[in-house]
Amino acid sequence: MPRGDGKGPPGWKGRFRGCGHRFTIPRQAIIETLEKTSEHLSAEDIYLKVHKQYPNIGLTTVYRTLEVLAQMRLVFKFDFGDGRARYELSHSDSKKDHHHHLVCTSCNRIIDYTDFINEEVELLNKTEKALSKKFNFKISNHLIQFYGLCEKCGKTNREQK
Amino acid sequence: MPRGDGKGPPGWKGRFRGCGHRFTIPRQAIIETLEKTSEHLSAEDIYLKVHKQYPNIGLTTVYRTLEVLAQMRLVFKFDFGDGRARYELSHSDSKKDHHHHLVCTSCNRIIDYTDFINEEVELLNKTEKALSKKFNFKISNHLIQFYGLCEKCGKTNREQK
DNA sequence: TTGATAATGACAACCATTATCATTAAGGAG
DNA sequence: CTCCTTAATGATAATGGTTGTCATTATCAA
Repeated sequence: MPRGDGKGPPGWKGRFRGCGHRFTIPRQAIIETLEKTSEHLSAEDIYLKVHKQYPNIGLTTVYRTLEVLAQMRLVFKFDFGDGRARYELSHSDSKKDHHHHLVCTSCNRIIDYTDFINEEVELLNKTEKALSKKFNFKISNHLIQFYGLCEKCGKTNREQK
Repeated sequence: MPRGDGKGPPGWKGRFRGCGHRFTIPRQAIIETLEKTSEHLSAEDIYLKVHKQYPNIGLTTVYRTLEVLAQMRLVFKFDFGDGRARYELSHSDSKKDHHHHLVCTSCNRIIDYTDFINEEVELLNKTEKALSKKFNFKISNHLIQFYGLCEKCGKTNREQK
């Protein structure tokens, strides 16, 4: 009978151990925070949330854990142009599993969309395969984002600023 | 008989003036640098190149000019994950006009590709239109990037690091 | 239980980018 | 062509997200 990690979906500990990493309280807390949210949290956002329950977990640890998770491809690191990185669990119950982003260049609101995702991914896979061959590139990831003005900002402003 | 700006393709001065900006020597020098290169220059890269011919043009001015150009949508600002922004003229003779990027996550090499661009753009336009309507979003730009290991890094390393 | 060592946390350092402000110069008015 | 308003510049300091350092702690295999 397989067991989980005590908390959260099973397998986290195993994944860490499988990569030669230890599964610690801070790491567990950070993952739980990521699992609970549907937002696009920055390192500091995560730190503040984690800090409420575990006041002695430091910001540095958050950065380091996110780096490890990104390296293990369990989280994605995004740049939405507001000067800080934002992180998302690759697979999360609180998020549609595969989505892309609409970024408002004025207020920095992020909208997740899943429309056309299948078509996009299909084309992406095809492209990926061809590019891999042509450039001898081991492609492991892709990014699609649309930029523009959200409903609210589009009404008030004519241009970006 | 229409005249240009003395240097470079005609219209730069007009474009600046059209947006209420002045067309200065530093701005001209920065644009010329962008026009000449086929690389993906950072602000400092540009500064160093410009600095050779005009030693009194400062880094701050480079940043400010790039901001203005980006705002006028004449340059694109990219984040390839190496901690500094990189800039590309929207339309340049030294670059294929529309291309996307392959980013090596190990050595940070950037490869421009134009393969499948038409199909990608076609799908993107379709998606763009539908998303605009659905989310009341004025989409003005998009970004597609593939991440992975380039030929050289794929040989030496099994993973990112 | 123990021991090797990965992980942590407080703090300092880093560095790309931005703000400040006195000075310069673009370019329209006359 | 000259003057004048004001945008643009450049030197410098400040900002702020992220990373490095290092002594201490805690994980987990043996």
